[in-house]
Amino acid sequence: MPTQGSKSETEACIGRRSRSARGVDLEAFVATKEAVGESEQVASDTASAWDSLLEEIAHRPKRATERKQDRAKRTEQQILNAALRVFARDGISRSRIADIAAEAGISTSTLYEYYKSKEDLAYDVPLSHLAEFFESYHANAASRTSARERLLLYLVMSADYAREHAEWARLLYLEIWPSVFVSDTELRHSIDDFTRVILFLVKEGVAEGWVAPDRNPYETVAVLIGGVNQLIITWLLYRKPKNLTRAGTEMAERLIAMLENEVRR
Amino acid sequence: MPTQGSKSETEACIGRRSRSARGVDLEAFVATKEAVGESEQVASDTASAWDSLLEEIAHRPKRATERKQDRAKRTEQQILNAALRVFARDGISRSRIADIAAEAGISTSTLYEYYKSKEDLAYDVPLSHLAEFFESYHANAASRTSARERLLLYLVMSADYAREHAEWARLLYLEIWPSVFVSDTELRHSIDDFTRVILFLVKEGVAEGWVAPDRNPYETVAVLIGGVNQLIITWLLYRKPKNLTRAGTEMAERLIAMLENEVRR
DNA sequence: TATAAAATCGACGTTTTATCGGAAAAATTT
DNA sequence: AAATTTTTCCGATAAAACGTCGATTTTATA
Repeated sequence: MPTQGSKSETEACIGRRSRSARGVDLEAFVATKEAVGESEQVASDTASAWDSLLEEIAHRPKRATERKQDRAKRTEQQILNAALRVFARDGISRSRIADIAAEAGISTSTLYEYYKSKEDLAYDVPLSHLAEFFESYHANAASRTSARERLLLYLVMSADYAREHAEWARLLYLEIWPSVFVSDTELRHSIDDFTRVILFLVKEGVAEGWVAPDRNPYETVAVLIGGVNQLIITWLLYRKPKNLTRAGTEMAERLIAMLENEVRR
Repeated sequence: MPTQGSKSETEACIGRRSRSARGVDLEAFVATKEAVGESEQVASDTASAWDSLLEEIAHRPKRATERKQDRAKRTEQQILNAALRVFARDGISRSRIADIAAEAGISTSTLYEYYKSKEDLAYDVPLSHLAEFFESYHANAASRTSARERLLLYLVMSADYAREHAEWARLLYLEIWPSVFVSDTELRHSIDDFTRVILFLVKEGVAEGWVAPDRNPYETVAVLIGGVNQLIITWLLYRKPKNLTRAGTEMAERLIAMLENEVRR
């Protein structure tokens, strides 16, 4: 969010190339499934594809640099906790590095030992929670067999996780989500993952027959994510609806019902 | 986006009170309509309510301070144009006041004569375009008589306006929209207006019989705005779908069809 | 416990934001 | 149209936040 002047525009295209090709992976990924044909072979292929997708997402490396001492690991955690509190309280742009350092009980220069800029820090803060969400979802989704159930759970859990971690959600949904995409950060890939899961399940939904096959799956994803995110954002801002868990469930069920309505006509 | 330290939290509640009561206005507004009953009386009441809503929105005052000299009005416009370019190019947080001033052909201190901070400036930049959108919509909506047609046009025009003014849209959708709500700015009220129009039309849709009356209208609004915004954001980031106008039309028609499907079952 | 590596911090330089007093330009009055 | 007032503009400079560096302390480990 801060600093240096004339990067921009190009930036979205620069960065670690090894990850830039991810979008393509997904294409190939899904194409494979579709090429197989109908029948039961699909079911097992699909199942393993689903598992490996979640596997990959859950095991996404957190950070490149790993701290050697226990003390340092504690410090890193303290910085992240402090940053979350301060960012959520003051907003990223109004937050000062000095405040975060003080909140973490360290000096400003020590903080710079861990993060090279405020922007860098801001993009790292939401990561651990996002990883936790995926893990939590992975565990809960194990019992669900159909894509419909999995998608429903995913949307419901998204809203509920935001309710449980309001500071984090505020930071992610109100400050970072849209703008993070312009730069090629680790966080961006995690958010891309978030979308990929839904896209996967939508395409599965077509195979299962409850999503209209003639609709653009990306458009469908936009409807699903858009609706749920809008609900979360409204709650974060106004604490309305009061019961986000119930509203999230209602929204998720409604959206899925809407998709089903498109088929049976 | 920049500056001062320990405001926050409370800020959302502070500010010019004269406008803080707007949400309530809308409630009263719609309640009046509903209290009237069925029949044809409704139609004319509704029509005037619709007109006065658009009227009010279009005539929202732009700024409190009005420049006295022509030269100064030109300068103000140059600042806004420069700010839009620089913000869209570098992102708000990376943009420097000095750059914007230089781009506008004035000194830094002169810029501060017009805007007391970068944040202040950032919140003012999107306003004029938003006003233009409302005006444009007002003109185009005149020929539409049903709420269904009006809503369709509204959603379609939203996407298309973003396409036509990509720099502005990038600033608004990717940098400001979510986070603007935490503070009580003029821009916030304009964005609230944006939502109010949709809420109004949804409630009209119930009266017209093509929106399910048992669904929470706020939830319906979230679905509509969420879907369209998500589409716009994706386009701003990736320029996909390539043809935003067509995709916007498709999305709008689909969303409305989805609402209609909820009724006829 | 000696040694190297890792982590911390205070002091300091840089960049960006913001202010202030007066000069220049435009509007107004006489 | 000259004098006066108001508005606009800018250079100099203060204030604040960002970021760096070398010296010092702490930790791991041999």
